[in-house]
Amino acid sequence: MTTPAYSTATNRTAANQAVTDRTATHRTPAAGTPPYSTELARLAALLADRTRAAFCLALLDGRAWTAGELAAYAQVAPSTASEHLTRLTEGGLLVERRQGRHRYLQLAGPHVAELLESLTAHLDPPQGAPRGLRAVSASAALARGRTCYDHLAGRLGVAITDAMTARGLVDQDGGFALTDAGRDWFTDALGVEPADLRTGRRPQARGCLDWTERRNHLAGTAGARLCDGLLDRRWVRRIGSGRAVRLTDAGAAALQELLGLDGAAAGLR
Amino acid sequence: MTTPAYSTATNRTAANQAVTDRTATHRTPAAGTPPYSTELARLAALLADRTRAAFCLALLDGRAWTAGELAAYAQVAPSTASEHLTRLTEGGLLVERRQGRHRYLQLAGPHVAELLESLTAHLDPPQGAPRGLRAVSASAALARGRTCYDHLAGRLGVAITDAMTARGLVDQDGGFALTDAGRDWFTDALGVEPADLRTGRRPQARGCLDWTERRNHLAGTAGARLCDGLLDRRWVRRIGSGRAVRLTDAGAAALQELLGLDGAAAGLR
DNA sequence: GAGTCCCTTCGGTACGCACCGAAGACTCGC
DNA sequence: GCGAGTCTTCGGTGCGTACCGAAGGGACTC
Repeated sequence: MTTPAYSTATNRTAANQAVTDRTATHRTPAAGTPPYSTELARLAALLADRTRAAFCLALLDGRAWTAGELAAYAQVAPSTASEHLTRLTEGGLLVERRQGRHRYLQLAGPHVAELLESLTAHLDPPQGAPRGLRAVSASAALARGRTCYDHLAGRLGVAITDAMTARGLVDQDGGFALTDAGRDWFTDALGVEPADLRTGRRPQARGCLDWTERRNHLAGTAGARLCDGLLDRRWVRRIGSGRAVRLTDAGAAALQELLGLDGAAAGLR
Repeated sequence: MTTPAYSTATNRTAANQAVTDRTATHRTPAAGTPPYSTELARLAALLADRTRAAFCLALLDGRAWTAGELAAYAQVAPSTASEHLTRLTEGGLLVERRQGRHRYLQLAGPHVAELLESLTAHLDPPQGAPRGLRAVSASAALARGRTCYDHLAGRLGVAITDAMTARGLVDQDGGFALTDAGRDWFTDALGVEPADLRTGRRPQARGCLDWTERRNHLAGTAGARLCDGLLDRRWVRRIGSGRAVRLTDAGAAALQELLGLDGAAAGLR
């Protein structure tokens, strides 16, 4: 009896051989497997379930949801949701904050949002007409403007990014970066000091592929500061409690002045 | 008998209700589930298996492997590998090319490489000493220089990127982008026309987080052209048949001249 | 044409896990 | 305190699937 080439001597423990010698089924934890494949599989497995994926996508709005809200959203029993949420938290994708009888859950940070973005960006094309029609009519407001974790997305986010690119504040030619002029603009227009743009290892500017527009909008530290700034000044306001936002009259005027952006022409109003 | 809140009327088909009314187990394909969660889960599921993850990581070197090679690498039976490879191909992550009795497999494109990068970048920290010691001593050459899909990585890739950044050819301050000076450099130093740097929707420059260095190296179109250029000129050569590369004498001199990069000091030789 | 090699298909096994309901733990409000 | 509300734990069920060996189909070699 010869050992097959793919089954190295260290591949199974003696105990396992005794039990599953003839009918070898699942591979044992393995000694000589290629590095990182187990870790990668474990990370992917966190998102490889429709319910958990739905949770994460819902949390992409950057806010904290309760366990119950998420369960209702994904249409599963509270007990099921609870188990999934524990798993996502232990896997490092979510953080939780217990408050009274509620368990609030949130993405563990911008890095998780970026991870989700890069995955969703590689999904099949947006599924054509049927879904589009329904989705668009059901959420025209979302397509017009919304938050994406901590920055602006939708037509609003893309239009602002385009205007900044046209003015040389953002460089989309050679990649995606904030220019020197862009840093000055943040100081002059929004009062954001350059130091506030460099926090740790997070990049100042990052392109984030927009779901609805299939174009880049500004993310990274600068994207977050921009979103904060516009919300603070009431140039942009949240619609209801969701992630949809709208441009206010004052905001339209301000963007016209600061970026030469015509809100009406860009379909933002 | 009341219907629980999370179980909408459209949630189950009549047939399913008849069969699994009391002991409801798996949720049916679902009508009213949040958009994209199913697609995201399906994509993640492709990588949520150690064997498939190992295949993809192996293919990150950009070359085409045969099904048998991959099976041996991941230590599974050929039949098992075959099934996984079919699934990865149908899922769009791999492309295959049948040639004689061989089935060659390759990543489906730079977008898949980028997807894998962004996932691996978010893995747990490199696991500390035990694995580090073994891995480092076993693959010092890999740490020194290697290809990462179609560009350079390892100390070599990071050192070149740093040198380009210091010379103002790459902007890592505001994000990650090739500057105007950088485009000129590609023309002057490598004879790469600006038009060759803009192919389709792939960004010219992208930061790719290095596994071993935990720092960015140059990826995107520019990264690919750079790698091609250095290999063509024999400034960098492949070691054996793997993904490891080494800097040649001529290469060290050239990089010294073109980028002021001291190969010996950077630990590249 | 026979033998070899590479891969695929098929049947069968067993494990992982997503799901639910019921019961318990804990908080809040009256 | 007592009830209502939120979440967790536990037991139980069944599907999905990762795995293997054996057998079969092409494609090269001689």
